[in-house]
Amino acid sequence: MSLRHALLAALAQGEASGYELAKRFDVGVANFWSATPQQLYRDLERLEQDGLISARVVEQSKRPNKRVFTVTPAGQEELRAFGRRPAKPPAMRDEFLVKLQAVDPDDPAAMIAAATERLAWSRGKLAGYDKLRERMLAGRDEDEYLRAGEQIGPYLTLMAGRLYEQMNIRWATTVLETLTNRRTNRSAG
Amino acid sequence: MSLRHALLAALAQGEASGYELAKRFDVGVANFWSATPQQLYRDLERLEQDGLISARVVEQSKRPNKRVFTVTPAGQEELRAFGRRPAKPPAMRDEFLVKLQAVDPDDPAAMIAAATERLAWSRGKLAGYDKLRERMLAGRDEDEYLRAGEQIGPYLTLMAGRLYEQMNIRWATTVLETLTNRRTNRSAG
DNA sequence: CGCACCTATTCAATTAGTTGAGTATAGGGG
DNA sequence: CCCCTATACTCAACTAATTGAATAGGTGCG
Repeated sequence: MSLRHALLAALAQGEASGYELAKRFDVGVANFWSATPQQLYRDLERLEQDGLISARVVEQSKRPNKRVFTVTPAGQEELRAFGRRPAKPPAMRDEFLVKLQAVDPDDPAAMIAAATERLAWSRGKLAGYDKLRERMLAGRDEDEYLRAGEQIGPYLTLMAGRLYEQMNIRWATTVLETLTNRRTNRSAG
Repeated sequence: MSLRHALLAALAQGEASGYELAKRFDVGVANFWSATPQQLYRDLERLEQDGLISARVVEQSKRPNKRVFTVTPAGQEELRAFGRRPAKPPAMRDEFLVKLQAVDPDDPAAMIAAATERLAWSRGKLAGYDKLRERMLAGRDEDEYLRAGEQIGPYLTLMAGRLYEQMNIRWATTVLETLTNRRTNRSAG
């Protein structure tokens, strides 16, 4: 159970409300830890009960009030302790790969559609990451940032996300070509 | 819930027992769908109850008897239907990235250890995939297999796994270099 | 000859995650 | 003025996943 820790890590980058975290989890963090809003609210409450984060109500006139969360010293200690424990191997859940595994080579139409969709999805993700990256780099180049940039953790995880989507784009293109070539060969042969 | 479908897809590659599937899910399929043995046994029972797979007891003299599962025609139809439905976006759970996100640049020792561990893990995974690939290619080259190989679905998913681990190896190396360089600079400055 | 490990599975208990709806306020467009 | 969208949550019901252990015969090793 380390959604708790993913939340602590996200809040370590600056205080946020549940709603804001829900959005962060849909863009940046979503790349390596996915969660629904309901999960976030539930775990935020638990983290507060455990004294790892503290909440503060921010009154807003133009929209509903919100509860903004901050990591407490106890939470920071928990994050450090978490960092020292051995990490579980990464786990993936990718429906598209399950589908592709069982593709019928004689009827690849649905799979070609799915691969096209995946390609578009990855391009969208990458575009989002690229924007974030521009903001972080603020004119510097990557080598320079890696040497002395201030948010090295977030930059390296963003880098992982970018590499992952770049890989996906190249791979999905190969999948698409392979499936269409085979279809052509079949109908021609 | 598509462990059901991951199981159907795995069984579509040939009949297997729960125990054998548990091992497959620890090597090949684990790359895009992870599950514990308990999950497999539970879902195999459900799939059997739903008539999507059928079981056959294989008596063994030198070891405990086992139940070997095969996809039924109804199961094959379900797999095809699944292939036509839109896929959910991929979800990842990577503790290492959570840790790295919150790394303290002044105390990167634990993270350097974790990155080293990850690097070793990815190299191990890749070596396993490479062996599987050699067996599938059986002397042919990749282009040839993509054009006419018999198990195109499994090859393309294996390819995804290999690309993923190759990416991880390169990225983890950068992470390692970045963290150690920064440490050196700090202690030297 | 005894102990650890491998095959093959099952049981029980708990925690995590998903789905779908419901509540309330505010701003903008037609 | 009404509807749609966005903010900011909450509740309830359910399904999936994890953890830890139990069972039971067979093999290999010193």
